[in-house]
Amino acid sequence: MSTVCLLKSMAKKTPRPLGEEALQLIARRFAVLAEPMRLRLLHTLFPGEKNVSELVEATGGTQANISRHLQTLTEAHILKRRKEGLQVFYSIADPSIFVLCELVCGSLEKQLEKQAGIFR
Amino acid sequence: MSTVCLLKSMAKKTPRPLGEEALQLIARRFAVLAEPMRLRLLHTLFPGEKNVSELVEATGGTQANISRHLQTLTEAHILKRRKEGLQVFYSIADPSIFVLCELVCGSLEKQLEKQAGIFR
DNA sequence: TTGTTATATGAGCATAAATGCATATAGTTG
DNA sequence: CAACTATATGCATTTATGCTCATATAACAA
Repeated sequence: MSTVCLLKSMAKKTPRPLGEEALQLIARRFAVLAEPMRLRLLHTLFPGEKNVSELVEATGGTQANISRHLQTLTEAHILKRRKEGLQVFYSIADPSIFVLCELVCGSLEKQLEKQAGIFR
Repeated sequence: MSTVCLLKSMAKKTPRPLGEEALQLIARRFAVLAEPMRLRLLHTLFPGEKNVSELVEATGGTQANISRHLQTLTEAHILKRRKEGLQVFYSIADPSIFVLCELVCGSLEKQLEKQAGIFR
């Protein structure tokens, strides 16, 4: 498996020094992703851009709440905004999100495969 | 760049359905990583296992606080514990952490390279 | 202008989690 | 057994964040 290879080579690298500011930025990025509703929004946006109403419909959240989450994701530069008339369309701006989610899902699946599978 | 290629292919995949339980698990994993001190601990453990005293020394935190963070990381199966006499050694149990951090750092660097560089 | 629709935001409440302090537990030594 | 060391944990406080309700803004239509 090529992933394992990559992982092992990375494990041997001396880590670069990390300042407090950098740590806070990284932590903030993880925090933005640490919300089920925001993950659901991202998941809904995986196939392509949608406007707010569609996202409210798809996720089952309230309009106010969804709007706030979209703001959070946009400020983190994970989503981008496109206004068209009355509607606002959101789409994924940072493609590393795809890999991040795949990575976490894969890791969790491995962790859970000894137990009952709640992934599909 | 091969990463870009990977990203594009992933972007086209239809996302798998995600239940509420799965979303909460994924969110929880991100939340565990959304703490500067926990990131510093992981960073300190990148080269290899260390005991609690060494980690307290390296991170500058209090013993109580570090112990709690280590517990959080261990419960998330990100770290593993090895007891040897009076001392407890921690090390990274889930190698996907390396890739995860690299990915986030890379994404942030890109985002910040238009501004002042606080990474090194 | 007024009205209507889509989206954003301010205020207050509730919950979760980080921290510090003190103390408990486990392992070791004498 | 008592004394000492390394690590863990209970409790109280503070801070951060999500959620809801109501209202504001912006774009369009008549």
